[in-house]
Amino acid sequence: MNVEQIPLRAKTKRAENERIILKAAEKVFAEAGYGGATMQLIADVAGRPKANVHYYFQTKEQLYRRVVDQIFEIWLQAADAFDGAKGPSEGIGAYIDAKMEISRNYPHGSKVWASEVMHGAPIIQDYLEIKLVEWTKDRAEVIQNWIDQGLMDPISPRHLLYMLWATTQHYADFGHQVETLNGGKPLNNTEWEEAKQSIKMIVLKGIGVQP
Amino acid sequence: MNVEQIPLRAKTKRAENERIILKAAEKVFAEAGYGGATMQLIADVAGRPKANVHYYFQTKEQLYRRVVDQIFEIWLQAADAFDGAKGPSEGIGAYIDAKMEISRNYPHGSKVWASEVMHGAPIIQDYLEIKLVEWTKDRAEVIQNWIDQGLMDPISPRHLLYMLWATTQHYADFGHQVETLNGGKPLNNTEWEEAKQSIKMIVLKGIGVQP
DNA sequence: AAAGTTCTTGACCGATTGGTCAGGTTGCTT
DNA sequence: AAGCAACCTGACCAATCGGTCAAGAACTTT
Repeated sequence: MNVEQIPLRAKTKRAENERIILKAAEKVFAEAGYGGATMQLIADVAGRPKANVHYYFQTKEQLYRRVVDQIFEIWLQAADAFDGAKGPSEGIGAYIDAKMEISRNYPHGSKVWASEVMHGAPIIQDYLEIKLVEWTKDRAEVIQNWIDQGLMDPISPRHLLYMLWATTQHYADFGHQVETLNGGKPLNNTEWEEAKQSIKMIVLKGIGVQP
Repeated sequence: MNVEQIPLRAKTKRAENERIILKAAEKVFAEAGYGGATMQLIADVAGRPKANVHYYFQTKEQLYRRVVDQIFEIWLQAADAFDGAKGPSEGIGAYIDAKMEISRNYPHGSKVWASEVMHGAPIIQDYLEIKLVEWTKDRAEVIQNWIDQGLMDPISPRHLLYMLWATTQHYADFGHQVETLNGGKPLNNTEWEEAKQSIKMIVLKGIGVQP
C-alpha cells in the first residue's frame, strides 16, 4: 500500500467537508462573535450533526483559528497590489481597490478578523506580533522611499496605513450601518465604484500625489 | 410623605450602584462581546454577587442596551464640534479632534458599539434607522453646502463621513493592533497628537481645503 | 421603637454549552 | 469477500449559562 495514496484520497473528501464547515463557521462567527457562536448552530448551518463537526475540528477554538487563518492570508495577499508598483499613485490606488474587493467579497471573514483584534487578539496574538509587525514595517519603508523620492508628501506612513485599513474595512465591518444609511439596500456596483473613487481621490490628493 | 423625596434618596444610591455596574459591564462586553460576556463575570468585575447585578438590571439584554445607549449619546455629541463651524477646515478639523478624544477616552464603549453594528445591530437597529439616518442626513447637507459655496472639492459627503468614522474609531476598536505595531506600548500624548495631525492633514488636503 | 422600603445574597433551577464515545456505515485495497 | 481505515452520529455528560426567590440586613420615615 502506497503511503501517499490513502492520505490523498482521504484528503479530497476531508478537504471538501472541512471547506463546507469552515464556510458555515465563518458566517456564524461573524454574525454572533466567538462567544455567541455555538457548535450546534455552526453544524445546523453546515447541514450536519454537531458530532460530525467535532469529527473534523476537535474543539471550537481550533475551528475558529482555522477561520481566522484563512482571512489573514487573504488580507496579506492584498499587499501584492502594493508591491512592485512604480509609485504611490499606482501602489496605493491598487491597494485600495484590492482591499475594497476583499470587503465586498469576504465580509464575514473581515468581521471575524475585526472581532478577534477588538477583543485583544486572544487567539492570534502571535500572528500580530510576528507577521503583521513585519508586514507593516516593510510597507512603511516602501512609503518612506516614495516620500524620500519626492513622489508624495512627508506624512507618517504608519498613520496612512491605518487610514487605508480602517476606511476600506469599514465597508465590510460596518456593512450593516452602511446599508442602513443607503436606504436599507446593499451598495450596488455603481455605488461600490463611487466609494472606491471617493476614497482614492481623497487619500491620493491628501498625500500630494498627482493622479 | 413627600413623593419626591423618597425617589431622590433612593435614586442617589441606585444611581451610584448602576454606574459601577455599567462601567464593569462596558468593559466586559467590550472585551468578550455580547455572547461571550457573562453576568457572573460582570458581577465579579463590579465586585458584587451576581444576584445583586440582577437586582439593578433584570436581564442581560437590558444591561447591554443601557451600555449601548451611553456610547451612542457620546457619539452623537461629537457632532457639536461639527455644527456651528464656519467652514470645512474648522468643522471637520474639530470633528476629527472630538472623535479621536472619544476613541482615547472611551475605547470600551466604542468597541461595544462596533461589535453591535458588526453583528447586525440586533439590539439598537431602531437607533440606526431613526437617529443615525437623521444625523447623517443633516451632516451630509452641511457638507454639501460647503461644496456649493466652493469651500471644498465636490466629493461624496457620505463617503467622507464614513472615512472620518472609520479612521478615528480605528484607534479605539483596533487599539490592540495599533498598540502591537507601536512596539507593544499604548500611544503616548505626542503620538496621539501625531495621529490627529496626520488624519487632519490628509483629509483636509484631500478634500481641497486650505489649512 | 415600630412600620415600611430598599437593598443584599446564598441557594437553587431548567436550559444550553462544548465535548465525548461507542457502535455502526461506507468505501477502498488486497 | 475479507479486512481495514476513514467516516458518521444518537445518546450522553459535567459544567456553565441567565435568571429566580425567599429570607434577612440596612436604612427612612413615622
